[in-house]
Amino acid sequence: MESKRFAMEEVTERLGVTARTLHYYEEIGLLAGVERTAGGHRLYSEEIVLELEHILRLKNVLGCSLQEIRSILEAERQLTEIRHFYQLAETSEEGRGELLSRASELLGQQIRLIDDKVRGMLEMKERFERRLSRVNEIRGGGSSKSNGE
Amino acid sequence: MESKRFAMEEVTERLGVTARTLHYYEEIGLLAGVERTAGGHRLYSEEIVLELEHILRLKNVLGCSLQEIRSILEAERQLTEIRHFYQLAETSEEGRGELLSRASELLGQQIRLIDDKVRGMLEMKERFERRLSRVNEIRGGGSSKSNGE
DNA sequence: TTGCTCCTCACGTCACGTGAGGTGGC
DNA sequence: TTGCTCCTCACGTCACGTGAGGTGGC
Repeated sequence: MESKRFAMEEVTERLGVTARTLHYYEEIGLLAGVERTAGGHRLYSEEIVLELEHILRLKNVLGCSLQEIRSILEAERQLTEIRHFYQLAETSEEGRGELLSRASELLGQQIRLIDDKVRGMLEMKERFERRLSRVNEIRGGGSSKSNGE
Repeated sequence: MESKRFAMEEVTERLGVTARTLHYYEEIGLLAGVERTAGGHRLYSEEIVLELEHILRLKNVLGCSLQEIRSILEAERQLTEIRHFYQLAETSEEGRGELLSRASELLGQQIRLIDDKVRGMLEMKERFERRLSRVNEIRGGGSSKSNGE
């Protein structure tokens, strides 16, 4: 059963990007498997749209470069291959252990990276909050200009 | 009293950027007031280094473009002007109120922006954590088909 | 004087933006 | 057939990277 395909505008509106971005991701080989109509118009499957959402989260939320995203996707494809091998039981016990520990290390790295970014953001937030409360002190407690510091 | 000035290498090492970055920020007018030796080498004051740290936090932590940073710095300069006017009492009560409410609105905007970014990051973190715990389940509870060692 | 830092061009790169000119599709 | 979407070049832009070739400064 063929599932639904989406035209360019449906995808760009859902994802909040321009057509040029999708063209570019295909151009550099970040995105593969995009179908076409007989006339050459692109058709996106639901899976590709989901992959695009993942790519855009990595870019916008974590600030990854497209090169970094390329290797993350590569690693994730290896992980799904691992699951495949694991289920087929074609790998030795030691091989499985190694693959799984590599998987969990990769995920751990991503999580630590996010923790660091969040930490940095919360520090900046505190900076701004301190400044805000200084401003609000002046506004609310309208005691004249002799404000020590 | 002249305070200490820093040469290029001291600044780039402290901030973790290249000389080209500092050249570029001057080139586009983001950074002003950089002094020179008689021979043309740049000298950075402590205040300018602090401003650079601020600029780099906005860029790296919040992901602001240099244009956005330019207007944030502009707004912040207005805030310090506000404090100046406020202390000189050269502004009417209503004028002061307006300036201060603009200041607190600007700061509130920055804080909400950070909150949104943090929220997005924590969502991604949960995504990765769910995947990690799935991997660790397989590793730890060596389930199903192959028996225990 | 030597060695290292720093200078100014100036072209290259990454991730798209922005038309131009032409065709697809309901 | 009309109008709008979509296509492929191809040049522009932002924020630097990266030499080349030359000079400053302890």
